[in-house]
Amino acid sequence: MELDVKKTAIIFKAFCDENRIKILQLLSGGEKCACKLLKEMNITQPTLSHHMKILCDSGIVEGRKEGKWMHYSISKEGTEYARKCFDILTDTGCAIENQSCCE
Amino acid sequence: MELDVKKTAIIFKAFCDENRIKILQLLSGGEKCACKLLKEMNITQPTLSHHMKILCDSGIVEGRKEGKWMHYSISKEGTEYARKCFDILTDTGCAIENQSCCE
DNA sequence: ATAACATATTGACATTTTTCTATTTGTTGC
DNA sequence: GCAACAAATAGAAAAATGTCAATATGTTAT
Repeated sequence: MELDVKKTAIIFKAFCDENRIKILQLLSGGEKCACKLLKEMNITQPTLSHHMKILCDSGIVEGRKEGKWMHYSISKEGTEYARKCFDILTDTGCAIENQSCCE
Repeated sequence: MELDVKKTAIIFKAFCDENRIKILQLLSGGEKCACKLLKEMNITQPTLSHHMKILCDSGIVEGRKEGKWMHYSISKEGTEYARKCFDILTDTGCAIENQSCCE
């Protein structure tokens, strides 16, 4: 796979803010409604909405609207794609090539 | 494993900037000297130094000093730890629990 | 239609991050 | 010691991000 640098940066923005990490923890294990997330987080409603947008833009989280409620969950597709990006970026290479020199 | 939220945010900062992603791409497949990275990136030397610090702080990259040169490479230990954090945060849970309700 | 509620958007402000130039530190070879 | 080079640090400016209060939008029940 060819890595899309811009897209990759957007994906991993999901994981580089403490509040978003807490939200992902709350979502791990199952779907949750925004109002429930709000109760468990120490932030205002617009701030939660802002973070949920970043999480959805990353593809890691997906939203499902049901009446006036928004239900969020971890996206399997999104996380699979993110994992591929992670794998590409953390390839440690083969040992024989693992030497650089600046003679 | 219990997730360290602060540490996790620091780890994934490595992946959420376009220049750092390019650096990781350059490092994938083997160790490289800072001066080589500098030639291939379109940034100044202090900016590269700044990004290398963030990458090393994340644990994803490790540096090795040899004379006046710094050699950087992807850290196997660091990436293994990061992968564990990623796995925890992208657990989609079991299907039976995957429903939330706000009655 | 209107009231009540859940969520999104707007706009402002503070903080953090990115980037640069200039300088400093550390290393090598003369 | 001194010149040359590699990398780190300091400090400043610009850009991006996180946060909130206020407001708007959309949905449900009366």
